[in-house]
Amino acid sequence: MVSFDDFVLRDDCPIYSQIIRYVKQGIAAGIIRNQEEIPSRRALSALLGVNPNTIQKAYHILEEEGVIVSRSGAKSFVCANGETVSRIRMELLTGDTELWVNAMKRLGMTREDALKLAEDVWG
Amino acid sequence: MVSFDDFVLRDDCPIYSQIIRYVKQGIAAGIIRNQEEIPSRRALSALLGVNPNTIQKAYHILEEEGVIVSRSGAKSFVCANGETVSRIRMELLTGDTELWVNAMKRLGMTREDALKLAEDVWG
Amino acid sequence: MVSFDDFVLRDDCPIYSQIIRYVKQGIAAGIIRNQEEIPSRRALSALLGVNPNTIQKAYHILEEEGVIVSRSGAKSFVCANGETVSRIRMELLTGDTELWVNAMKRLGMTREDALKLAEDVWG
Amino acid sequence: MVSFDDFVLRDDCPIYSQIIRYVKQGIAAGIIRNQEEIPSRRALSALLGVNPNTIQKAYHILEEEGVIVSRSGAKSFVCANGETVSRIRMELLTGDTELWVNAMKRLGMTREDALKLAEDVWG
DNA sequence: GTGGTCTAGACCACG
DNA sequence: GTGGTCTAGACCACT
Repeated sequence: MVSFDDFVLRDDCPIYSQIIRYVKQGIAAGIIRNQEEIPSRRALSALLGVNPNTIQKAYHILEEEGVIVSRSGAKSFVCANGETVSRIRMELLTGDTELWVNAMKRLGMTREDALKLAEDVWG
Repeated sequence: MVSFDDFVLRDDCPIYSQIIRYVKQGIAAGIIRNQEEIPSRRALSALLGVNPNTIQKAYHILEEEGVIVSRSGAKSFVCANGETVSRIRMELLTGDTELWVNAMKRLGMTREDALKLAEDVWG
Repeated sequence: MVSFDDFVLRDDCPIYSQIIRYVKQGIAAGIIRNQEEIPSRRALSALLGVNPNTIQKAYHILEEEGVIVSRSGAKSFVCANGETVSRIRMELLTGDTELWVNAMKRLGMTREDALKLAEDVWG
Repeated sequence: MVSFDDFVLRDDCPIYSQIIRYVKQGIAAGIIRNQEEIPSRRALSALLGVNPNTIQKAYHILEEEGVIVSRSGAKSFVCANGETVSRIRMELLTGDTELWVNAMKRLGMTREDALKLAEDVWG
């Protein structure tokens, strides 16, 4: 069963989008494996404190992207082949890093200072 | 006059929220200085291709947060003393970096691989 | 035993609601007589290709409305005296006809054209 | 401006579906003409006492069916060519009449009695 | 129990 | 003002 233990809800982006991202990260990292069951709408809704419909929307988009499969009345499962996993991983790695690099540049940081800061934060 | 040259609309966060963030980054970096004029609603609207109302909303929130002030006419000025600038800068630096570090960890990256990736992306 | 031969799922109303309506029509027409047994949930479920829970819901509402009674075991019986049958029949006749007449009027049909069309459709 | 004067909300079918139907009837009857403006989401919402989102859903489906056009920030207009109007009219005429005829048959009415009843109800 | 849909209210971006 | 989207709660149908 896919776990949402270290999921944290942030403010400014849509909730369903954050859930999609979290699931994709897990799949890309191999934490979430193929054919693994994901929490039901109600279960995750209760866990995260958001409306079941928001979960439903996230799952629906993940299904359209070919990452999970859902059947009415049955549980939902992760269904992502190796190619999809690689693509997602690459998208997330470069996308996130570009975002951070651009933010650091905009803040006037040198590459060295930024990398040093990242090292410190990593712990 | 403050420049918005390298501003791009990226993620699915609200546009006004991205503008607020961009202005704060500029202030935190010292690119936008105290008492400096920021573009009028209409000018920035044309530059970013965004509706003037959306710019207006961003400026209004910045004003409520005490980061800018609107004087006579449509002109607005940055109003942030050294302490405020430092606080904003620290919030943005640690916030953004934590976001990136957490994403990399979640993706199963080692610290070394992540830093190497960042170096590559930095260019 | 009551027959559900010519029942078809048509519109976008809830299925249980269509079943209720169908049963009432049968009673109103005298096809389904008082004290007559109606199909078990499971039998009707198989016949209509509808989930037993949905049949159950329809029967439950019919029972609350005093149109059927469930006795020992899973058997249910029609329980409608002459007065009730007359009332239901009148409601359905006028209700359905008003719906159709209003639709025809809204579509700009004359009374003669509408009746002619109905004759043709009747076959 | 398209009027919703004689619109009545019924119970068992989805509200958005009833609105779609009403608009289509008006177009099919020529009451609602091409290029005519339809009430805004908020206006119709207030008039019918339903949520703006429900109106939105109805309008969205009508747009997908090529019956109206909407543009963000601007008003919405009917946009149905002659062929579309003819198709809609035919669908509604036969569909509604078949529904009524089947209901009458199920209620054990003869063709003559049913037509007589319809004449009476027509007034 | 499961997923899917309908209705609702508030917010976002645009003209 | 306009239409579009996000979140929410209740209900429907199915395993």
